[in-house]
Amino acid sequence: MVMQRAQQAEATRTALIEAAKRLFAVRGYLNTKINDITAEAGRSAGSFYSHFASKEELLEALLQELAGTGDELSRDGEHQSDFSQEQAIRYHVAAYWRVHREHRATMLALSQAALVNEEFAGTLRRFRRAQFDDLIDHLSNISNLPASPAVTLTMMAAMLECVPHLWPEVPEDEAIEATTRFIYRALNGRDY
Amino acid sequence: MVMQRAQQAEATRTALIEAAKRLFAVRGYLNTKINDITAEAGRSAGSFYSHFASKEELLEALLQELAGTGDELSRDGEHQSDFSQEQAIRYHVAAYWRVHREHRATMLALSQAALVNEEFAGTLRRFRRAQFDDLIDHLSNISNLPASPAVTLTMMAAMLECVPHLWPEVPEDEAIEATTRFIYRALNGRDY
DNA sequence: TGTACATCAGTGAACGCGCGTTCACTGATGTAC
DNA sequence: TGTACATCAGTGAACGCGCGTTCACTGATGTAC
Repeated sequence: MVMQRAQQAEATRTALIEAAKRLFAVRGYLNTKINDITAEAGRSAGSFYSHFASKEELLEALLQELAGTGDELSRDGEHQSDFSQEQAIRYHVAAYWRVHREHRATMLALSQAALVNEEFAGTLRRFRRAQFDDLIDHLSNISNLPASPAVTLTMMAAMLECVPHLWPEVPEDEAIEATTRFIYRALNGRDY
Repeated sequence: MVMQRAQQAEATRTALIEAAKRLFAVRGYLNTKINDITAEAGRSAGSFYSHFASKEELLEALLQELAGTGDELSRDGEHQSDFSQEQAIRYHVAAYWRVHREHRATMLALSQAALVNEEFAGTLRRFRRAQFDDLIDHLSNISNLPASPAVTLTMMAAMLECVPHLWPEVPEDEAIEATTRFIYRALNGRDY
C-alpha cells in the first residue's frame, strides 16, 4: 500500500509533538527531557532524531503552529481597533486568552526557552514587538491616557501576559470581563 | 592576629555572593554555572563548597538578605493602607520598585529557579501569597472596584511584577508615576 | 504471483559532553610549650 | 621569642552523573523482474 510508511512516520511525529505539548504544559520546557517526550509518546529514545534535530527544533515546530493562528487573529482584529470602545478591548482580551488557552504549552515553552537560549530570546522579543506594533495605534482615539502611548501599552501588555500565569484557575469568562474592565478604566480614566 | 582567618573566609563568601548577583542579573540564574561564579569572584572552583553546599543554598542566602528588607518594608507600609488614595498607591509602587532595583538579581534568580525546582516554586508562591495578604485590605475603602477584591489585586500584582521585566530601561520616576496612575484609574474607575 | 533485494521507521544500548562535586594537597595562620 | 605541630581556607585536577545524541541493528514495507 502506497503511503503507509510515510503515514507511520507522520503519526510518530505527531505523537511526539502532542506528547511534548502535554509535558511542557504540566512540568515546563526546561524540566522536560527528550526521553520523557519519547516515553510519553510510547516510542524509543532514538526515534526523536528521525523527526527533530533537537528539542529546540521541536519548539520551532510548535511556534510554526502558533504563527498560523496568530495571523488569522491579527487579520480579524483590524475591525475592533479603537480602545476608547469597551468592546474593542474585550475583543482583544478575549482573543489573547483564546490563544493562550490553545497554545498554553507553546507560550510557556517559549518563555522558558528564552531564558537559556539567545535565539529564542530574540524570537520572544520579535513576538512581543509585533504585538506592540499591532496595538499601538488602537490608543490614538483616547485623549486621556495615563501615560505616553508606548508606556501605557507596555503596562497593558504586562498585565495581559502575566495574569494567565499567575492565575490559571480563574474561569475564562470572568477573567476576560475583569481584565477588560480593569484595562478600560486604566486607559480611559473612567468606568463604562 | 585573631580573626584573620575568619575574615578571609567571610571575604570569600561575600565575593562569591556578589559575583553571583552580578552574573544572575546579567545572564540569569539558570545560565550561570558554579564555575562562572568562582571565576568571577577570582577563586577556584572548589572554594565554592567551603561556603555553600550547592547553587540552591547560595540562592537561599540571597533570599535571606531579601527577607530582611521585606520586613522593614511591610512595617513602614502600615501607614499608607488605603488605595482609594493616590499617595497610598504611589507609596507601595515606589516601595516595590525600590526592592526590585536593589534585589533585581535575587528576584530574577528566584523566578527562574522556581521553574526547575519545586522547593523554590513553593518559596515563590509563599512570597506572593504574603504580598497578597498584606495588600488585600487596602482595597476595602473602594466602593467601585473593577472586579472582586481578590481578582482586582491579582491583576494589580501581575502588572507590578511584569513591568520591570518587560521594560528595564524606563526611568524609575517615570515608571512609578505611570504605574501609579494606571493602577489608580483601574482600581477607582476615575482619574485623579 | 512469487522471489530476491532495497529502503526506511523505529529500537535501545552505548557513547560522550557539560558541569556539579569531591578530595588530596598547599601554604598561611593559629596554638602549645 | 622560638620551635614544632595543628588547623583551616583555598586550590585545581579528577571523578561521575544526567542527559543529549549516535549508530548498528531489526523487521516491516516497498520495488524490480
